[in-house]
Amino acid sequence: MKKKEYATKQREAVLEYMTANKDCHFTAESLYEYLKGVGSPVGLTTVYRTLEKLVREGVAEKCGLQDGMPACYEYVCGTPRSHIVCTRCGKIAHLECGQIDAFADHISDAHSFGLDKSKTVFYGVCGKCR
Amino acid sequence: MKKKEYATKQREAVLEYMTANKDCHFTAESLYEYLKGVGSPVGLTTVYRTLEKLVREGVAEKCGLQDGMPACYEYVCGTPRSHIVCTRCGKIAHLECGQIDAFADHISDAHSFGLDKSKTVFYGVCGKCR
DNA sequence: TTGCGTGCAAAGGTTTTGCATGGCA
DNA sequence: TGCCATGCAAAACCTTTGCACGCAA
Repeated sequence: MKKKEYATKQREAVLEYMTANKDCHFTAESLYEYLKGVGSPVGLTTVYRTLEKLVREGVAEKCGLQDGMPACYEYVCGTPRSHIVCTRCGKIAHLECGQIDAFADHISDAHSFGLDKSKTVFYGVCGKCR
Repeated sequence: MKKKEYATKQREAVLEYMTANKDCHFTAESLYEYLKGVGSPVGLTTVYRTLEKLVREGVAEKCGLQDGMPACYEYVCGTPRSHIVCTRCGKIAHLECGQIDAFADHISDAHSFGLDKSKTVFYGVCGKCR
């Protein structure tokens, strides 16, 4: 049977931030700092554990790991989107592209590999940087 | 002016392994263990520093970072190739695909983003796992 | 009251850095 | 001899875990 679950201040604070910043990417650390700043401090451990749980629940998504950088999280809204990250300035953005589905289909058919669009990260150089 | 550079046993040992295993992915740790095993031990720090230098020189490539996993390296031979990694079994493979260039061109034209094929990692589920 | 959630401190794993020593040219 | 390379130990860094306490239901 499913485990009981409590609604706590901390979880609310995390969810509130995420729903208010739907298209933003953030790290556990930055969320921790933010919550401390607005007077709703949540322990870093709890931030990690809450985000982990939200990922399991499908509410949040862990993504866009740049080399040595900390993991990024974001609120899940709508259909899964791939990320593009600029290797020069580090910016992370969503890739909204119709072509990607066709490409995914090709990968699936010709290379028997089921692409996970939301986990896939495209690296390159963004418009500003080149 | 360019810095002087020495040819050392350690660098040779690393290069020898890499050229003998051109299509393999390996971690700093596994290379360290391998070299110890074949009687050419190289300190882990040196392995990291040598690989870092080889990456700067364009001889090696750092790639396919799975979440909490250590970084993978591989010998660079020929044209840059993207990697596909199976999120279920963790296997890393090269993606040899003609379509990818067309896709990269589209990303460049329509989204003004210069895709770096060799850095990009496609996540998904491999043929065996699904 | 029950037991999940929290938060501190400590440990974990990977990678980097400091520093004295070693070895190539 | 000059000075880059090495390797040990220690630090840095992000993340997870242990454990006692707090708090929602």
